[in-house]
Amino acid sequence: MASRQPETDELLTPAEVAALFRVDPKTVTRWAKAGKLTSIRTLGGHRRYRASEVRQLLEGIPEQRLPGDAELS
Amino acid sequence: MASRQPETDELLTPAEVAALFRVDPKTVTRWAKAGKLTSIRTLGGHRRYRASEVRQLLEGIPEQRLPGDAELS
DNA sequence: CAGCACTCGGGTAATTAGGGGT
DNA sequence: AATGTCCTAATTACCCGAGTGC
Repeated sequence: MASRQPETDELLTPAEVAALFRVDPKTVTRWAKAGKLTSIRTLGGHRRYRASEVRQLLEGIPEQRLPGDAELS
Repeated sequence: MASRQPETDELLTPAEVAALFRVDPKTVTRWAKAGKLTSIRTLGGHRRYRASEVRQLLEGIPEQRLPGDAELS
């Protein structure tokens, strides 16, 4: 259902996403290159990220097992 | 023919296109000057952009695929 | 006719992309 | 494998004053 909303879709700049995750903009770029983040490119090649997607990732999904999350103990 | 041209030519203002791409209206102007966007000029010199073209450019990146965004064929 | 928001044009900082190396 | 930092080139964002659109 909520696959996409081309019309009403807020986009974030790399710097915005980087600030939200407390990482370098370069890292956000790598996430996009790795396909972990959906990236919309401007006609000049700059990336824009979907605010809805970033928001969901920021919400935090404790149930989700992330790579590197080895179960110790 | 990919000429989907309804009689009602939906034209967007620079501010509209800029909002969709999350860029500055000036940037949209540069795209038009660079020939990346089709621009129609008003008699006063202001630019108007085709909504159909902008929409296509916005989601015309068949490159990434979200896990849950599977086409239900 | 007058007024306000937007766009135009040019010029200058700030971001971003890309590769390479720690 | 993943992140942060260095570099250069390209793209984008904000500054101004003047004209257009409604």
